[in-house]
Amino acid sequence: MSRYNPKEVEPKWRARWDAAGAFRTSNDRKKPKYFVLEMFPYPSGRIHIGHVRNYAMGDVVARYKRACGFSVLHPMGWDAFGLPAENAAMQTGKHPRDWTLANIETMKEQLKSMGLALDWDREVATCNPDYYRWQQKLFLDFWKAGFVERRESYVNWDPVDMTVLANEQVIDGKGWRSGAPVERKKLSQWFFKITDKAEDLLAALDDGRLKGWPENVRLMQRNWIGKSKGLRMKFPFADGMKGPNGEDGLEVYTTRPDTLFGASFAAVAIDHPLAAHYAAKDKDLAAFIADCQKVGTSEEAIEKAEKRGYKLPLRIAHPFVDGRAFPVFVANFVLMNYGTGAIFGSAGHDQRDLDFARKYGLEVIPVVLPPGADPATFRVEDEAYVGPGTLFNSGFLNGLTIDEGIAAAIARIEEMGLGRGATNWRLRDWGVSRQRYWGCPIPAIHCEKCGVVPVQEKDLPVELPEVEASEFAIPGNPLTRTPEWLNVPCPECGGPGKRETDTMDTFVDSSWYFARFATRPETRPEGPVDRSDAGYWLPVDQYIGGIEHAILHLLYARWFTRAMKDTGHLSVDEPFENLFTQGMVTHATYRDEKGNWLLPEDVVVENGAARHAESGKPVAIGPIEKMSKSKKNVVSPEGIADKYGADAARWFMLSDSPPERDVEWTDAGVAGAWKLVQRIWDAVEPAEGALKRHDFSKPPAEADTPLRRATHETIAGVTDDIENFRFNKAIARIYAFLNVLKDAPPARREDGSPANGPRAEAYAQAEALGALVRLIAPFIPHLAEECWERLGGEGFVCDAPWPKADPALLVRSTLTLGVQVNGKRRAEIEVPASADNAAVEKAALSDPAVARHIDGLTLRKVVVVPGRVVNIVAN
RNA sequence: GCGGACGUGGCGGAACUGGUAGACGCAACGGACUUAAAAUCCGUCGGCCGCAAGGCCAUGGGGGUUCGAGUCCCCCCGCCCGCACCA
Repeated sequence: MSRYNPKEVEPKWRARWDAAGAFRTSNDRKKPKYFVLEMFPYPSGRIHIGHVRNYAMGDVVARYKRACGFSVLHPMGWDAFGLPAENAAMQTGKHPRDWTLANIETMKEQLKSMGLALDWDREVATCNPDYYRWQQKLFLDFWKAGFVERRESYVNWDPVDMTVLANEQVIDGKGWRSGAPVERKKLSQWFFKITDKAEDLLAALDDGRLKGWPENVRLMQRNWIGKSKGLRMKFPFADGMKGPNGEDGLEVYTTRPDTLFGASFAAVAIDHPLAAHYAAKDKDLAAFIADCQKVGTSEEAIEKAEKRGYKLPLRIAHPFVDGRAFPVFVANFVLMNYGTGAIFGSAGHDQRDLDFARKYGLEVIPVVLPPGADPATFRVEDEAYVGPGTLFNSGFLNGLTIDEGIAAAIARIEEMGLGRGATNWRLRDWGVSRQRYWGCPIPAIHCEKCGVVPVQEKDLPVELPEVEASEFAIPGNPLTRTPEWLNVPCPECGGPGKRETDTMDTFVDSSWYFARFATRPETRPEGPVDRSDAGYWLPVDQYIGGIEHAILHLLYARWFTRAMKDTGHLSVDEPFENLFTQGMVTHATYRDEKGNWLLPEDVVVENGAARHAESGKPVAIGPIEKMSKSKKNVVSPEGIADKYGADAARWFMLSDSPPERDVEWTDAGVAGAWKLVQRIWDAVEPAEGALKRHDFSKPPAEADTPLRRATHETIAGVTDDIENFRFNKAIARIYAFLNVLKDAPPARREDGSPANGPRAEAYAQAEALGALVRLIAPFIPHLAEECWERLGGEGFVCDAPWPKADPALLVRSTLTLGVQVNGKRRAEIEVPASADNAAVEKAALSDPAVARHIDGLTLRKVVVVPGRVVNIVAN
């Protein structure tokens, strides 16, 4: 027997596939179509093992669907704009474009070495002007359609470097380079008005349009969109006071108007107009606000910050209780962009309100009584009561449930003319402005006379100007320092204008790339997409990517698709018919004595202790985490492929862990996968030409053998597992089948009687091997091709039809059932599959072990679960 | 803090709508082959008691529903992901 050598075999088959154009998607629209797409990678430098997992999964689906007779589109591209390229420019002095393009080249080679069935002809890179010019066209169309708006919004501001920071560049509230505490700064920025479509984005989650999405992702999106019904109402100012612009009260939004009688304070956001008004006269308040501004813009940072407030010299009156009035605070936990930027606090029934009330010595008035509690003794101590109950201490609301109370309170407020029931969204409009060079330029020009005007379509693309690589070491956006690019005539009046220097969020780039893939490059139209091609291929039938994209990317792409439909580019409103979110690849983290992160390849682990491979110095083993460059817990697939081949790496990434769960990378795992590869080759090698010696449409007469049963059960099982994204189980099934194949005795019937001549035996073996090779082909395609050729299969195995299970061989004649006595398993019985419940019960009761356990007891009940188990209840 | 997942042998995991817990793989151990090693093959492999037959315990912890719970419900603990300028 010969050793299987992936180093020779794998490149050989890749070259043959290439030469035959095996994976170039045809424009043949007679076959049913199937568009399978994995989230395209950011070209960070090298492929890591997480990519291998993602793309191996997509490849299994693509190759499987192809075998099932679909015309499959399986393309690849690059999410090529973004911050890391500018960071690299700072560190290495390389231009972001050069760095990115070099990375793409490297990673493309690496991806190719995995043997993915990709149509590389359709490759796109978002940093290519060919791509982003059409994104600029879409931007202009959206602008015309009223989907785009400019408004003020906050950014993280580094006061030392005088530059805008991404959330990622804010570490513990400080600028990553300067170390200075980050401040918030208001800038005029571009927004996509995604909230205008909030209703439909939400509705589609539940009306069946996204039934191919995992429930948890739909739930997360539902919560993110966050539709709430509540009350927008005005609290009149007490003591005859007026607001800064003469208002007579404070407008708040609440989802719990039922708790109005428990109100003991109100609070406004630090950027609320009222706060600004008083801060103008009150230095301490101004200082308080400035202090609160020294926290990042991320919701997490705001929510985690200690709850703090500043009392305004202003009180508001309770709408229902004459003479009751309470204070108004400026508070850091109130968000300006939710509701009205002002709340009332009902401390008994909201934890944040309660914490705040305790801190500032405010009254806590419980108004919801838990079921069964005594109103005389019920107290709220450290924990707000947010459960169901009936209202008390609440005047006209007393005795009502929460829902009744909400309705009654809204009705009364509306009657009094103080407010109206209102729907509020948590979802905010999408701020797409980034004050950075390496992104798609926003096609707008600022003119002193005409204001902000769109670039004319004939002038697209607005290409990024050449700038020196050294520019990136200087804080701020290089685009603002490039006068020859910056200064252009106004397209409307011809007077002096300046280009918009903001570029687009890279999420814009990834919101429509799937549509760009629909057309072959040589027939791409003068436009973002070809309607006919997109109409044929979209929606994506199967989208696969990380769970970390569950909200932002997937929501933005859903909105973008709708916006493209509205502007006449597409005819669907949901881009992704089926979604699969795969888990991440994790690895232990390592740090040396000085706390520096170490690569796994530089660390030796023995008996649970780690040391540096070269110096031998001790290494601390940290928690198992998502692989990330910053913590260096990354594994390069190249070393793996070098040692074991791409097939083994693919096999390991798909075996063991369920695809939706995180998987920890281990060296032992790949070695095991490599053993499997060799095992399959060993089984196939001696059977040279076996497929040529049989007519598989005509099984021999005595055809019911254990091996044939196993073959057909495996075909049925693996098919079902692939359809349901249970690759780990498909693989376990293949192992089990190999065990049967290895031990396959001269073929016998199920009852053990020798039934077959050598011809039938050979038939069963050949059939088993032929099925095996086609079943493994989606997982380990190189080995499968080599085996297929060896067995004498026709053409490429990647073009061979998927094997079909013979239903007659899937039926069992006897069943093995467990027998329980009082829920504990005591025996096992074998019964004919046709036995009825009475016969099964009789067989169970007559089993000696069962008889022993029920001896002396009175039989109460016998539960027979057909095909499963018998439970005898006796005492 | 808010939202979403997850927790089963030494390890990754399997167990279909509540029905025989531990499939399959890895590691480990014992043996065969070999001058030796690698590779390969055969066997053992949740814990405890027992010569055995068999019994008891066991799915993060505690309670509940049920003839029957890894699976459903309540409480608690732990870990991971996302939180709008990372992609």
